[in-house]
Amino acid sequence: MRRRRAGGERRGEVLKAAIQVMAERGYDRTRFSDVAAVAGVAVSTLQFYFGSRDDMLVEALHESTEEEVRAMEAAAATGANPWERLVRLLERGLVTVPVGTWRMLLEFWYASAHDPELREHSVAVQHRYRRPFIDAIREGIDRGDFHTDEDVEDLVTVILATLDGVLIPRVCEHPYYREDRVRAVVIAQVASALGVRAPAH
Amino acid sequence: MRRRRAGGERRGEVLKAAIQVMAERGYDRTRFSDVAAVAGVAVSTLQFYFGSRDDMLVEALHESTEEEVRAMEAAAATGANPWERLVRLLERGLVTVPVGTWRMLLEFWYASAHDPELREHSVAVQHRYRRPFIDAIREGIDRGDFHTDEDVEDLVTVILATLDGVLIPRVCEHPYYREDRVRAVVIAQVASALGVRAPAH
Amino acid sequence: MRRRRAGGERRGEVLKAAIQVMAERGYDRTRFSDVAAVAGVAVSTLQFYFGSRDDMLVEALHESTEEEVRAMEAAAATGANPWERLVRLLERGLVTVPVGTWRMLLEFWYASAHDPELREHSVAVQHRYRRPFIDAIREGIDRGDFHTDEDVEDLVTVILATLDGVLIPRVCEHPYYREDRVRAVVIAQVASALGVRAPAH
Amino acid sequence: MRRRRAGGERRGEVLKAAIQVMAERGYDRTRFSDVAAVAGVAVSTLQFYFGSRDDMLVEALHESTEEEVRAMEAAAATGANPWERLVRLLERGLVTVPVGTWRMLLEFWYASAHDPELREHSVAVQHRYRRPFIDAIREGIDRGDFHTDEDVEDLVTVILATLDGVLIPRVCEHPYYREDRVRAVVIAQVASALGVRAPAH
DNA sequence: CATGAATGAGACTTCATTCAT
DNA sequence: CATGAATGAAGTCTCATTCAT
Repeated sequence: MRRRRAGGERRGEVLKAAIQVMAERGYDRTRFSDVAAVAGVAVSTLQFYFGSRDDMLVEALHESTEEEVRAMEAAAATGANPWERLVRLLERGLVTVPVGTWRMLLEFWYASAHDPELREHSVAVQHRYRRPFIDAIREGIDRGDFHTDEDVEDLVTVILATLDGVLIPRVCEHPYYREDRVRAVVIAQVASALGVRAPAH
Repeated sequence: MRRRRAGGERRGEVLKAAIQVMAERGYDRTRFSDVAAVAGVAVSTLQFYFGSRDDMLVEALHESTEEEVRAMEAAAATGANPWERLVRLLERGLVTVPVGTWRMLLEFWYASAHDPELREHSVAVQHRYRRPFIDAIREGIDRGDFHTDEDVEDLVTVILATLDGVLIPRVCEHPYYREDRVRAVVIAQVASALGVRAPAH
Repeated sequence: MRRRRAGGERRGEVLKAAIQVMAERGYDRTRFSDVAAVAGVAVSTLQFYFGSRDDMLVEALHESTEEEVRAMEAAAATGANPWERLVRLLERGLVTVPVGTWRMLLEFWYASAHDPELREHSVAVQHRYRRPFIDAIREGIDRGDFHTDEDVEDLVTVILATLDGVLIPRVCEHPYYREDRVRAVVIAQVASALGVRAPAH
Repeated sequence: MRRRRAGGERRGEVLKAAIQVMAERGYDRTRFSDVAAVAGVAVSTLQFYFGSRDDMLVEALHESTEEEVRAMEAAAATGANPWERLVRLLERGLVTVPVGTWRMLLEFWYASAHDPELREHSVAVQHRYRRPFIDAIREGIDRGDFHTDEDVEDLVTVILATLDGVLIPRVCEHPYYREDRVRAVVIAQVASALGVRAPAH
């Protein structure tokens, strides 16, 4: 069982530090002492806050994915129409800025691949992550903006696979990766799949 | 510096064991003792074969990616025309069977994200991996089979991102993932992007 | 130096909790957190009450042995004549009911074997513990009820050794231990040693 | 599960060192570093030999009780007749010399009182420990040397309780304890219980 | 060629303790 | 009076590595 919520106000900042270290060093290489050094607290304080190293890492993963999911949901809220919202989602999914976030996703998958509990969490996260995409597309179809023969679920699976897969060349800094061009190609592809003309972007 | 090729014939089998263990336990969690147990040799024998733990892991990664790249090159050789070759490549990239392979790719990226030397290797691997796709598309364009306004490199980047991204739901066994449907969608998308009609598949 | 008597009325209950935990977990395995959990107070409250962990344990030991000694003295007060008093003492020493008490005695000896201060206390306790036995036997001899060639002190040493030794099979729940039979044998043996006929029991 | 028998020839000596330290410091206070210092090996060597601290302690307990049981069995073999054998057993049980042994018994009971696995072992040990006593008494009865109304099992339970109980004043160095006198009283008591005249000792 | 013995470095973890409130 | 936050000391444990055979 996981101990939660011990400790005072600094706990939140310390968790941020854990996320930062994990993005830099990797899940399995994140030691208490690393996080302690960055957060400026004693190692035993981490133990006091999180219980065990594993619990700290898992909570950092939860926190970090939670943030990303919320960012997606926020992105979806800004578009004026389904297509615009979809474009916002794609852009958010492809944007390069918060590099820590991308790295955390890779850590998340790596860890989920070897930990049953995290795997379950990853299923839940993915469901929430898919939601705004599915909703936007469904609404577009209902309004007659989009047309497709494919099942919406499968379409979203492929779209998200592309967004996820793009993470690899970015994290590994592959030289062939050109952000602007890739974004254009992806949006064009989605537009084509949904029968949307002249994607203004 | 990395020691190579010490040891006799069992070395190959032992390397396979290392790959197997890494696919199951993950890169950073693969210990000498795990591999020794699976391979049926002493820990010190592993050291004798590979030098250090890191060297063993890196060689396992090399071996495993090399296999995958060769499989791709082989897949490309079987098609009668560019489109068929491309479909073979896509199918090979999406096929689910050698589950260890997929897991190893994730390990490869995870490790590459945190190790400069591996990162460089990942660049080289990715180049070879892209080659057959690029060649097939270029030839199709030359023959007039394919038509596209996009840059071929960027197109391939997106295609491979999709193939890579599909790995996540598979490794994490996400329930929404339906292999057959996803394959159809991906192939349709590529067909559409290249202006290919009636994708026979 | 040992701090005493800090804290309010709950202190007594908390000390009982410490005794209970020690009987269950053992002297060296009794942690502040265990006692805190059972007593329903914070760890720091224990420290406030008792000072240090060692002080808490020693006080629990004192309290617990004090209880036992008083029970013996009370048992001695109930008999009508020396033999009856002796039997009461033996029965009290062999009775099985307050299981926590027996376990505490073992903890007491274990701790005394490794702590000089406790060892001294154990000498004092043992003297008080022996007293009622010696008194009863001496009185019996004076009255002509008992006859023995042995030194009374040595006799009591052996009697108490038997009572103490019986604790082992009880604490360890050895299956061959039969309370009723053992009591009869012990009483018969003492009767025989003192030349008492027909032990009414 | 317990790892057994790793390590080379020094293992036996190291185990002796563990027993020695445990007799001095007590079960729960015996640290790896203590044993390592006495045995002149590295702490990690202990881990290599025994697996874990707990396993080391348990094995030391087993070894030590095994020795004691064997000593008893050997003592029983030396007597010319049942009474002599019985006296040898009692003397061996009361002798003060190998002080480490006595202390180990206390540690054994302390540990058994809190560990189910050890408790079971203690039952088995006790059975073997009782055997020579029971055999000697039974044979004496068969030969007509001994006469008693008590059940032999119960008699032995009480005799062994006395031997065990005598351990307390010795370990705690209680000043009233006089070895010679106690031995005489115990032997006289057993002689009396078995109807043996003029105990030659 | 391959192994078992032995070890040191470094991590996690436990736990009593200090301190401010 | 009592507590929660934070910490340091010290222990166990893991694991790669060295070495002799």
